[in-house]
Amino acid sequence: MTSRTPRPRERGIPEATVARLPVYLRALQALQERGTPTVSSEALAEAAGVNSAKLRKDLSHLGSYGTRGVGYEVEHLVHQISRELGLTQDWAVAIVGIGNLGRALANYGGFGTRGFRIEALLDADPAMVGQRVASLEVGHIDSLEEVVGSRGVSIGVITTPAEAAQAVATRFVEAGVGSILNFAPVVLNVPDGVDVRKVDLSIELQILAFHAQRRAAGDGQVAAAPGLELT
Amino acid sequence: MTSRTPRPRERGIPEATVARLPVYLRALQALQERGTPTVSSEALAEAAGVNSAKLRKDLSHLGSYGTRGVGYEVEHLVHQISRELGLTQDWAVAIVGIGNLGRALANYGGFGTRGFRIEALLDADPAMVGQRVASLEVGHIDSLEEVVGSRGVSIGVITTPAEAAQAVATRFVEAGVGSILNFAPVVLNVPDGVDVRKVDLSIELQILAFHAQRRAAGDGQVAAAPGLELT
DNA sequence: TATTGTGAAGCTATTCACAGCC
DNA sequence: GGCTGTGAATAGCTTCACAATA
Repeated sequence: MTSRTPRPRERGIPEATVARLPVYLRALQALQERGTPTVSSEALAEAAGVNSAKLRKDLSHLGSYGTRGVGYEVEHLVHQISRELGLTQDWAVAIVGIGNLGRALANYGGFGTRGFRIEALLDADPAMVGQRVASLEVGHIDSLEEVVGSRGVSIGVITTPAEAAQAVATRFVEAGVGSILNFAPVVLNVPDGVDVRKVDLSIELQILAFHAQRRAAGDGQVAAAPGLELT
Repeated sequence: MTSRTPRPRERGIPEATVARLPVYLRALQALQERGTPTVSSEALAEAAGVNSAKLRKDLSHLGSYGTRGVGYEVEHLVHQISRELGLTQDWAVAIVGIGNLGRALANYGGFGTRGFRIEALLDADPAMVGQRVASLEVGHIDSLEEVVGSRGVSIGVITTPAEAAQAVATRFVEAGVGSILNFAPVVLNVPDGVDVRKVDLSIELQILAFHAQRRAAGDGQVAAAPGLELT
């Protein structure tokens, strides 16, 4: 994960907490589906893969929604976290770059059980334009500004090749989009106040490789075969 | 991003630094292609989107590879960072779950300019098995253990539906895979010493929504149209 | 002179441990 | 008695600012 906080923070929830709220929410929704009425910090923490003190401190930033001796009311907490995350409104999303990845995202139905609507798919390739993907017609990138304005897009997703990403980001920003999720392997330059998050496959793999190498070096023997030497 | 450090850290590089090294590496490789021989911390930091003090401290963890008054030799630094990240060897990767996303990853050629080889694509769907994707034949998930063993897979990528992910992770671990990159929206349970990183689209969107809501609330007017109210 | 490498300071996040409350 | 909420302690990360040095 990587983030750029849009402003210093106004009387706010710590960034690290914000990043975990979605995880808690997902665990709570699972409990809700099973009809569980209340949950202890211990049990919820376990489901979310964090320790219970951290969970309690995180939740304390939202307010006092637990009951001592009992735990948290699942339904209520789902609502509070959803509200805090801004999921009680619907955010319009545009995806630019309809290659394999763009298509994968467009088809990915369950965006955290609602909160987001994919409103537009755009691509620069004329051959792509007009095709139907996930029951949307792919538009031409030239219509970006128009689409953002007319459909109230506030979150832009970039799945273009690296070379195109900065230009798309700039156009998004000038069109008024304040939140960008970038899958292209480049550092985007945006003005202050615009929030960019990036998802970068090769970075993740490289971090894994670092730890794997550590492990191999620390062990006496080479545990999980590291593969061919390449000089 | 999210990580689980495999062990406390053995005389090591801070986790936050490790997560940035791939970014520096990418910027350096771009400079290398343009034939730039040296770069200052200021310039490299700019390209990587961090401040220069942080960059210098990060690099200082690898050793003293700069020259005062001059900067860093690009070639040399590329080599040092690659080595530190374990990219001077080749890591065998298996992808399980060949849906839209699995296919997208399989076709994504430039894995950070080498270091990783996709060795196997596996799926549970018999209709999928035998198809060719990115010049590899999709195998059946039942062959996971055999494939991991015979091809020396040490990094497993999970792009299955949420329901299947934990079972796949467990099989990876039992087969000796110590590094897992998880795209499925679940918290994976793995033994200590196994390194899991997750990439989760809806979490990223939810974090963006949180900040977008903040921004909208802070402004007098609603800047970038937030979309429809939903109760 | 220009730029690195790094102690020291400041900030953020995590964990502990227990008082407070149901 | 059981579990939350939270101050205090600790650990980790970032930034400052400047001495060291090619």
